[in-house]
Amino acid sequence: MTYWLGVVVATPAHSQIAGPLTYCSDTALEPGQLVRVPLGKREVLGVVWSQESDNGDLDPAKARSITGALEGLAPLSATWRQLVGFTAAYYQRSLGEVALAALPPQLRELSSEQLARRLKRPTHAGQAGPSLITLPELSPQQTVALAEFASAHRPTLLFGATGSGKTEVYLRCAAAVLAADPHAQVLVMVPEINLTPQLQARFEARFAHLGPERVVALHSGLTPAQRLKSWLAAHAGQARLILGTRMAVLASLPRLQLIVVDEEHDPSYKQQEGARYSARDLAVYRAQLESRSATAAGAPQADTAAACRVLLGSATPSLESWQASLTGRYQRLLMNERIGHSGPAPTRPAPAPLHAKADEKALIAGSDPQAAASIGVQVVLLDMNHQPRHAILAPPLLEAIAQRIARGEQSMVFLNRRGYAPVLACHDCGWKSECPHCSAYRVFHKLDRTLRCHHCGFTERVPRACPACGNVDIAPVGRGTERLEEHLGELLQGITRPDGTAPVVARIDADSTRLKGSLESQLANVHAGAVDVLVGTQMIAKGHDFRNITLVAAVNPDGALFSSDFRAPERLFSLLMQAAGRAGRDAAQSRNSQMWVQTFHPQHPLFEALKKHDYPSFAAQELKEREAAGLPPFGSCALVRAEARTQEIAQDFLGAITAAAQSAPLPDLARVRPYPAVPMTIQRVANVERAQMLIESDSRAALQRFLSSWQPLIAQTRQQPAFKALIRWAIDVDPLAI
DNA sequence: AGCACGCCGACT
DNA sequence: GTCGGCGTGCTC
Repeated sequence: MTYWLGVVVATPAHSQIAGPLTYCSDTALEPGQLVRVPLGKREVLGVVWSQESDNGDLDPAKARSITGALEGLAPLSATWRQLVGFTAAYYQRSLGEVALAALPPQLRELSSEQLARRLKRPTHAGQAGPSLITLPELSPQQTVALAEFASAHRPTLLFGATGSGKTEVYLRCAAAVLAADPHAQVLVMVPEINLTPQLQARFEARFAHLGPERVVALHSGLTPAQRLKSWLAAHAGQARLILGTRMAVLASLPRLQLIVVDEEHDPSYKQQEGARYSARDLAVYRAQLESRSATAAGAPQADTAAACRVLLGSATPSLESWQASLTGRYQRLLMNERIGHSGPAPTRPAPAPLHAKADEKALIAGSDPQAAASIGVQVVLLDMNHQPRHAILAPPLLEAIAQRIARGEQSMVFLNRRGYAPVLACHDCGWKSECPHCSAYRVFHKLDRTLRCHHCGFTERVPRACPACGNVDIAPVGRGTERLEEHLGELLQGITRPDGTAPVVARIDADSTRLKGSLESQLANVHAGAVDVLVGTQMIAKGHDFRNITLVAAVNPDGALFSSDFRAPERLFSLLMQAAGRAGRDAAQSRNSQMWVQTFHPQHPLFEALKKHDYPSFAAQELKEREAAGLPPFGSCALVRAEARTQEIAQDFLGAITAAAQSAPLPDLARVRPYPAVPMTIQRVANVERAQMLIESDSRAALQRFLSSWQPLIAQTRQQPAFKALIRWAIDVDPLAI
């Protein structure tokens, strides 16, 4: 007897093969089974998607036979397949691409025998760890939040200030789910791998009583073998708590009952290549899907099949989630008090500005005790219009840093630009350090005396003289973290620490942490108090608890205020709030902690909201603008990107596919607004010209239908001789930046 | 994406 | 005479 199977394989988006391929097999295989199949001249991993009945329309000559099934692995569940199917359809990618990307890469190379050997490996189950651990006492707000979460049935947004104890809430929610059902699984997602080790240790300690290997990590930093191991444990239901980055949302989790998305606003939840999915959005969708399948499971397990909840947490939620919590689609929980402070936020009189004598014009604002999220850090807006021109650090800020050093406290200075100077220029002929392959300047890195392109990686030694005119007087323009570090070192000469030694300035950014483990060792240095001033990019704003930092400064945040990217203010606000949270983590210190912001626009509403730590008012004003402009979350949008050797071809292609949609005409055309094609912000990268086109709609569903029916037309247009030179194109649904 | 086939330049 | 450059075309 011959069985016909629809099998999905890793076919790229542009290969025209969108759905399952038909293979034959002499054994019946269930959907969800992993199989090896011949594809062209090679053998690849596939997932059985459907059993096809032989209506005579199947061509036995065309269908090849599967090579074999991966025995011993339970089939991937119908819910998982639905999740993959939704992801592929929503983000306009092929089924196979999404399905195979969700599996650990090593599974592709493993033969059936190798896999069998792996599965046989003894699991160190059994001996549970101590179950008696002393739980930290909950704050009143944590207690309320937990009770409200337990009684609700909607997706939940935990709006909790930095230091309000969100992680403890996650731990308790997870514990409740795991205790109620001995098979339940919990997925906890975090934005960056950097943050997983500490969190993993905390979860492992808390759930040691479940036995060893019940808490597993799933992220791209693992070795292929570790990743396979974690995935298999999750798939088998053996792992009870999975801690992972965005990729984990597509893992096979047969008994999933809770998904936690920590720092849900974080941009790194959006995949930026391949299938550009949002792991946060998929988490919400998946929870709904898992609940539906639990209630539909009916028969034998109906009593044990529980719904799946989702908990999103942030101090500065994404405007999408915030809006959903305003309309009631999500439940909102509020935690605005730091743990360790009982009662309302300390109402302290705004301390007399330390530098009032240095500059009367500096704008000082104490934090407002009425604010929704009171984290006790005073925000100081420094009006750069009244500071010496071209000052990197205004004198009052420098003075404040010097005072911290004298008191033995630490400061942290943010600048979102790596390198020494963003551009090197010749004052004589006007030459600038342009990258020959990109429409961007190469950044001057002083340490190794190189000019480096941050887009394509092209690196050259700094020329001795101007390459255009031979003048030796070429100079750095602007400043990066490297230069700021050097500059601070010079400015702080003469200042001494309490022990009489000279202050230490250190820098943490992608350059200083290139070597494995160097981030950890540098952070340890800061914790040990060996560093007085830490200079860095936004890398240091995230997650790390520094107890002795009492001053945080943003050197040059103005760029985001007037950016063409509609999400730039949201990101800036979040970054600054997060940075402010780095100061005064220690309750004893938080009273004299300050966040300094150097700006030419101190009256900007974003900063007004920031100084009151008032996310809700920031969100309200931002949402008003988004609504007026029909932008997300009030409208939906997608980007079509095209890459070609020339800008003209890229733009012509985008124009041609729009014309094709209009002349078809596609059914939902009336409900979408295609904008003209424009060059991307960095127009050329590695000698490839890039263009993009925005498609807006007031209806997510209409945009969806439009994109789906558009796809084949785009592929068809691509085949035209005029577009042979097109390198690639892609659709980004719900893009983060436009 | 892989991995073929396919048709033109510098090498043992 | 071959080895090999990467252009274009297909994979049930």
